[in-house]
Order: sequence, then structure tokens, then C-alpha cells
Amino acid sequence: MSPNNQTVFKALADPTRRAIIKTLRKESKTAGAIADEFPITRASLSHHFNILKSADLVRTERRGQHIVYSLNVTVLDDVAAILYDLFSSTDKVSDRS
Amino acid sequence: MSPNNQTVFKALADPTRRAIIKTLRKESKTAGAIADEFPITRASLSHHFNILKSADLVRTERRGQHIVYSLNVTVLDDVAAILYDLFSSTDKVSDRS
DNA sequence: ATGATATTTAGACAAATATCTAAATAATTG
DNA sequence: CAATTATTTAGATATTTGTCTAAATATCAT
Repeated sequence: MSPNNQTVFKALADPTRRAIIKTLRKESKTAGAIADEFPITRASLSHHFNILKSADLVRTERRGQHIVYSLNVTVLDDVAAILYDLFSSTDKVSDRS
Repeated sequence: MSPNNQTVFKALADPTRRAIIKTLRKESKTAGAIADEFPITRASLSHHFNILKSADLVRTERRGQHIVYSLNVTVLDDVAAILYDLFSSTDKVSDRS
């Protein structure tokens, strides 16, 4: 169910996707509202949305003709744990991902 | 001086580089010792070392003909802060990186 | 100095990725 | 239903990236 580390890190590695995350910090927004803030096409943004969804960093909900994107803040905990594990020198079993 | 967010996230986005970080968690190692653990060429690894160094995730020290790689754990704090800022809904000024 | 060992750099190449335009799908409104 | 609006998907393309081989640089040992 939960996305693997590679998916999450790759998702975070693009500046446009991090900016999308930032714009969703305060409130959920429709795809169009997000698109108005970025200088790239809606098709390109849709591509980024897919990657963010794969990483479970955002969730979607259809509201009429709009699709509302929300930040999934619980993933922050996951990423923090991954990073902790990555840098930790303890001997616990790891999935090496 | 400190590397920007993009550099760090890009560095962490590759599984080989994360594995290099993992192998350096317990102790510093020479380039050759690290290379013995990976199925890719030393040239390819050197490329990854450069990226990790650019992100300040590892530090190097020459010891005779060897070059010893060490994990720079202080960056963990930086990355944690970046992530916190990325997901936080507070209003503080951000560099948008 | 010469040869051996350790590591990096240069250049080439295939795969992955971010972007675009055009077309398709989905929901609303007249 | 037809037109409009919102969003995604498909396919193409240029750039980036991870890897390789071959050559260069650096240090050590004889």
C-alpha cells in the first residue's frame, strides 16, 4: 500500500513538485487553481500530479468538474523515518530501499 | 556554502547513492572499499561520490593513495528542516527551493 | 625513475524525465 | 443533446542522468 522510498524521493527531487507541495500546505486546491500559479501547461502539471499521487504525497477528490488536490501530511512522518533510518548507525534490519 | 535543496534532494533520489550513505553509516570507508560492495564500475561510483559531495552529504579525506569517504550527519538536520518547511503550513518566509 | 595500486576525469550512449501539442474523457449548463 | 469548462491521456521531443570504457592523475614501493 504505502509507496516505496524510491517513489517518494523521486517525487521530492523535482522543484516543480516541491512547489506544488508548498502551495498545498495551507489549503487544498483544484488542479486549475494550482495550474494558475505555474508557468507550465496543465498537461505537464497533470504529469506531476500523477507522480505526487504515486508517492502518496497528495490525495484527490472529485468535486463536480473539479478535482481537488490535498497534501497528505502523514507522509512527512514516513519520510522523516526513512531519513532517520538512512543516516542512523544503529543495527536494525532495513529494507535497503 | 551549504548546498541548495535541489542538490540534496537530487542526491537522495538515486538508490545507489542512498545505499552508499547506508554503507557509510557505521564507519568511514575508502572509495575502493565502497566499490567492493557495489556491482557497478568505480568510474560510475566516482560520479555518485561527486554528487554526494556536491550535496555535502559526504566528506572526503585523502589517506595515502586512498580517499576516505565519511558521512556528514549534520546534513540530516538540514534535510529534516527542509522537509518540515516543505510540509509546514506556517507563514514564514521561504526560499521556495 | 619505474611499476603497481587507487581514484578520478573525459567522452559516448541508452534509459529516464520534463515538457509540449493535440486529442480524449468527465461533468455542467443551456 | 450540444456546447462549455476542467482535467487527463497519448505521443513526440529535448534534456538529464546513470552507466560504461579508456585515459589521466596521484600516491606508494622498489
